[in-house]
Amino acid sequence: MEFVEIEKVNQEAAPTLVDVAHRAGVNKVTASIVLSGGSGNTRVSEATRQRIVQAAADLHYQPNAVARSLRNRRTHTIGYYMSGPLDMRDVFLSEIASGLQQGCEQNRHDFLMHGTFRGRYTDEVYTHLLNGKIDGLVLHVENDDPLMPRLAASRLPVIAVANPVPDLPSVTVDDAAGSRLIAQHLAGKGHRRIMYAASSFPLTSAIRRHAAFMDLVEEFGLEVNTASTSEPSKVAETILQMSAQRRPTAVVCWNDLTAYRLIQQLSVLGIRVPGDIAVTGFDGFTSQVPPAYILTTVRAPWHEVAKTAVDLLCSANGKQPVGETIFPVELVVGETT
Amino acid sequence: MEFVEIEKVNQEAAPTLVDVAHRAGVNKVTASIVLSGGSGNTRVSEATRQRIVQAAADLHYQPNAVARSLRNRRTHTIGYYMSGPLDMRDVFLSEIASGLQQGCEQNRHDFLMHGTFRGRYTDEVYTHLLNGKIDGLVLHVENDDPLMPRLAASRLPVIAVANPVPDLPSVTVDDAAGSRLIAQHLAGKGHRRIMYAASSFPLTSAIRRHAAFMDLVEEFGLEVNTASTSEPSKVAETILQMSAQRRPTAVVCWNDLTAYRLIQQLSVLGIRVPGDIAVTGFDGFTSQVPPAYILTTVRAPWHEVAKTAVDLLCSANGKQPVGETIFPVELVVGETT
DNA sequence: TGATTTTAGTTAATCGTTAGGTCACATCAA
DNA sequence: TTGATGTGACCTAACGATTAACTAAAATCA
Repeated sequence: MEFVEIEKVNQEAAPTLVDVAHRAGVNKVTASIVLSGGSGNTRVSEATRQRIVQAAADLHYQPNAVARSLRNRRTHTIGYYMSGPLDMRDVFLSEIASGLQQGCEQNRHDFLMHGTFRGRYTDEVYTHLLNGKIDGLVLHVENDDPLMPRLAASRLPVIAVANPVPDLPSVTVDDAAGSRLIAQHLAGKGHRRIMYAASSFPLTSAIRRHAAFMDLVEEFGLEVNTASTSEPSKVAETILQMSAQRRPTAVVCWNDLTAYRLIQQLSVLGIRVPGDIAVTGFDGFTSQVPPAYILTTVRAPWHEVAKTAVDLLCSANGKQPVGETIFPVELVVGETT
Repeated sequence: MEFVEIEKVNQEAAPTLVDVAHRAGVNKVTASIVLSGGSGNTRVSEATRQRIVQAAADLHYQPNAVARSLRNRRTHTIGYYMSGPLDMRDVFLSEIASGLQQGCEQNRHDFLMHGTFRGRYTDEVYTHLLNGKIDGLVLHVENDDPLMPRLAASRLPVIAVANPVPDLPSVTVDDAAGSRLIAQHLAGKGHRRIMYAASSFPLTSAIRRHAAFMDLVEEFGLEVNTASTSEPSKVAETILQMSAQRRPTAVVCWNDLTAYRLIQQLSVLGIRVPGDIAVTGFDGFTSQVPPAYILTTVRAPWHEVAKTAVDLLCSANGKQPVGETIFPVELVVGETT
């Protein structure tokens, strides 16, 4: 790989306010007032104003955002921190990121994705997040993230998405309602013996889904067996080893990805979906690549959720939104039940 | 939605270097040297050093990245600008974004996604990109972006991904080689009458694919008909209206998304793929949601492409990489040919 | 005519960090 | 004793933009 010195036309340093002011024959403050509509008590005559604007245009002056941020203590940037590996190719992250990005755009903020800080220490991550580069932070974390207590105590406005965090405002979806929709749907289809494939990640939202589902056992006359693992291949094998009488007629997966993978494992083992067993998910992802089948699932508006998180951070404007904002979900009846 | 004043523990302003220095009884410069390993010619005794470190820990001091950036003229942030609607849910953008993000993480930079500036004027966008918030910019643009000449002449190190831009360094894939792979594959399968669904976007990469394909007509004895539109439904209809003798036996689409949509349209019209007609794509996306079929396509390593763009920007370090870095591609034989 | 208001700017300070110069004191060789 | 060298630390001046406070002239009014 070759490199060369940048040979660009305008090699001199970028023009600053001082340069503009000098060219217009005024003080830099006057130029500042004119060019950024400053709120000082400085008045400027029309003639001077025009001279300054002209000078700025001549020099191709660009206000320096960093200097502004230092002075104004606002960066017009929203940060996104996620615990765990951050890979935009993941459907879930794509949904969240798209919402965050659009939220930022509408609020005229930039969107800064912090790295995942793989292998770095809590202190280092904390320092990085609080270094003043962002005006607010969207958190996308699991329950036990060691950073949370410190972030909650920091000056930085923060908001959690997808998974709620104690003592922090958050934007989530109605997990309990989703579980009810699934239970209702399955019961309506005559299912009674059900296996629940719960999440192995420490996620309040996943716990809620499971808890809510278990709460409905009586109401819908279900017999629910929670899988001891969420690993699709293990779940599939467990099912295979069950006797016909004990075998569940439906598996409720805590999310779509688990459901998709489970269905694949089941098909490997010769168990047909929905012929032999029904499977449901939770998330409601759509795909640009044509899907092999439509999963029966609960559609959660993740894009909206993320966008709202940004809206709240931006409109809070130095204050902090409170409590949990919960989005409704809807049932998607697909081909897997 | 409710809002409250932030009631956080540490409500006072963030501690600065001055606070730390004051607590340690030294000058702020001394503190700076100790805490950020500054390269000034200031020497510090071990005792003083420890006092400063202790003071910083006591106050939970965080260096201010904005102030640092202003002083050092480096933000450790890479920007991403894309012309056109930016939606992370798009498979292609996900691939690019994931590569950029990982590249940034490895180079210990932050990743800043500028909005798409929908409806804003060139001047405003230009100003926004050159405001000093980023050390380098990854461009993902179509051929006619009015911003390009100005960016090329600016001081900001830039690099194009996916689609090359004249006079700018870029990271792309071997479009011509991809077309050859497709031509070879189809010819090997006995196809002679082929329709090419070219891109309607002004993209050099798409033009190259098409041109390269046309160059191979003689070598492989093909008879190629380029569709007058890239709109899948129109292409499908055109095919339907052709007589059996003139109808192509294969459609080569300039990218995967076109291929997927075309296949869907064809199936609506009762034309089977690959039974009645073969279809190929270009990109090689994979999907977390189980796909209905595997497309015969050319796999382009978009993730690597994007990551490399960031690597080049970061390692250039004030210099500018030159020329076009071209990644090899490979044929994926799927179920559509 | 003198006092007051309006207009049109300027000066100095600030944000937090850092490069470069300065300065006092100690040590050591000639 | 003197000059050279080293040590420990301080101080000033940026980086670029913004704001509050101040000044000086012109315009208005009593």
